[in-house]
Amino acid sequence: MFDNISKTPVFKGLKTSEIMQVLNEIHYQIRSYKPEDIIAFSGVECDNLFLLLEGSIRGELFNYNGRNIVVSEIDAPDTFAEAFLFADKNTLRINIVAKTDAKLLIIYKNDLLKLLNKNKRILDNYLNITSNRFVVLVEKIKFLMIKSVKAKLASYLLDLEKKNEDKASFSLGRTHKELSALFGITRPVITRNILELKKDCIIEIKNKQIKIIDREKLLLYLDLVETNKQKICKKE
Amino acid sequence: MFDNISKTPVFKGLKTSEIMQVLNEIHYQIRSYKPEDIIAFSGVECDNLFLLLEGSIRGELFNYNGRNIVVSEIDAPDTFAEAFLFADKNTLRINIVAKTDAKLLIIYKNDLLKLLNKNKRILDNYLNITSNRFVVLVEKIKFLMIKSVKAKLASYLLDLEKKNEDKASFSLGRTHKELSALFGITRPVITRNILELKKDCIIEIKNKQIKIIDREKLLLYLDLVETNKQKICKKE
DNA sequence: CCCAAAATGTAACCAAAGTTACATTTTATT
DNA sequence: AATAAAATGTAACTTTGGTTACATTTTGGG
Repeated sequence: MFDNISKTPVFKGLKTSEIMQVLNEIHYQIRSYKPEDIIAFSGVECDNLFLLLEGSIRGELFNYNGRNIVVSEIDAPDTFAEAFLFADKNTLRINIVAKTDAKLLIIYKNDLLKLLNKNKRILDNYLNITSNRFVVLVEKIKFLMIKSVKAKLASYLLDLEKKNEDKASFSLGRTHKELSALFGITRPVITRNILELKKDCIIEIKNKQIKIIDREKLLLYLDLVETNKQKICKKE
Repeated sequence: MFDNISKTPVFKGLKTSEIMQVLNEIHYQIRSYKPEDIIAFSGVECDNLFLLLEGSIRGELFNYNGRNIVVSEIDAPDTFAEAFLFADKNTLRINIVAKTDAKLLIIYKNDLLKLLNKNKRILDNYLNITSNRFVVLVEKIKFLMIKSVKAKLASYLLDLEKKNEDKASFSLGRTHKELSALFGITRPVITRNILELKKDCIIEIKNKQIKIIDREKLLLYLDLVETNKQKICKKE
């Protein structure tokens, strides 16, 4: 167990012995969950830091249409709920759902505070983690600000391509349905737009493997910032 | 000057003498800006905490259409750039623009780290601030996830009404153009939808003062979560 | 009070996404 | 290998927002 804890970003760089010593001075508990168990409900106050020791979880936000958008997915070993723990309104904004069997170590925030005050390394780690989470959210916002489905797909596909730059082609990684949840739109619209990209010879799909043919056109969906600079300054 | 610093959330609860002492041990600088000066550019690495001592600033994000969305507006005395300072990729994601004459105190992040390690109160404050910023972003995401303009207006108007619950009616607070930037849509669409709300007797506008007539209908734009629960679980 | 600039109102037309419903293909499962 | 379930493809039709262009009203300086 302490092995997984030490792999957690909060305790990065600490020796197992140090972690044991540090945990000895505070309260914590361990809990287990089954797949699709709801670990924490949106709207409920959250005073704990969660260390995911085993398994994986996802956070999902329900938009006003009742459509759920998957906000984040986290695999062990990692932490969650850290970024808003010390907020004035520290209510959880998303449902936390176990994707697989999951084991959590739970630290109460006042105990965490003790650790942060006492251990420079843990503070360093913690600031790094929360900052990173913030950056992820900003990226999320940037993604949400993309209006057209084609542009969203462009962003998504170019990302995927980068992650698979060693391979000649890559898998979508998600079903159309999952993508539609991620994009916050309906499934047929995803299918329709992917097929249009294919028809326009911007991408190629063979055996569920995708290859970007016309990167330029894909970038064009996103790059309007560069090409239409005048738009930025356009009056009204 | 130290007066304003002590009003800043990072130094909340510290005496002026303490602040002076604390600042004595680190490096910092003071800079002044004119209205519309760009204080910091999106894309540039940011290793400083900014304390806004005088004036007000806004952060704006350019979406891929070259349309700018105002992400946050901050008035003195307050801080900004604190939430992602310690991220792995600590590049600024937004342009910081001075709205008015502005005076800033700038602390380098390593110096800030010293303060956080040394002073429990400052650490407490800092965690609180960054967590709050995170929560604001989550709210922003929730807002961005609202698809229809009417629903966005509903959310905005209900918010405004709550802030003015003492009054019988309230002002929009922003021009249609400003609202369109906030919503990330075009101006005529704002106007059109506001007028439709008026035509449908959901709101009343007299002398630029708005009154919500039919709160139910307004809630309906948002409340589908409750009324259409089946939608959430709807297959495909 | 006058005037220019800003804000607001309006309309016609276009483009894109939502909705629904069903067909076809792929994939797990027994 | 058979079959059910999930995923994908497709199409017709509706709704909503984007675009453009212009008219009208309001506002703030001089």
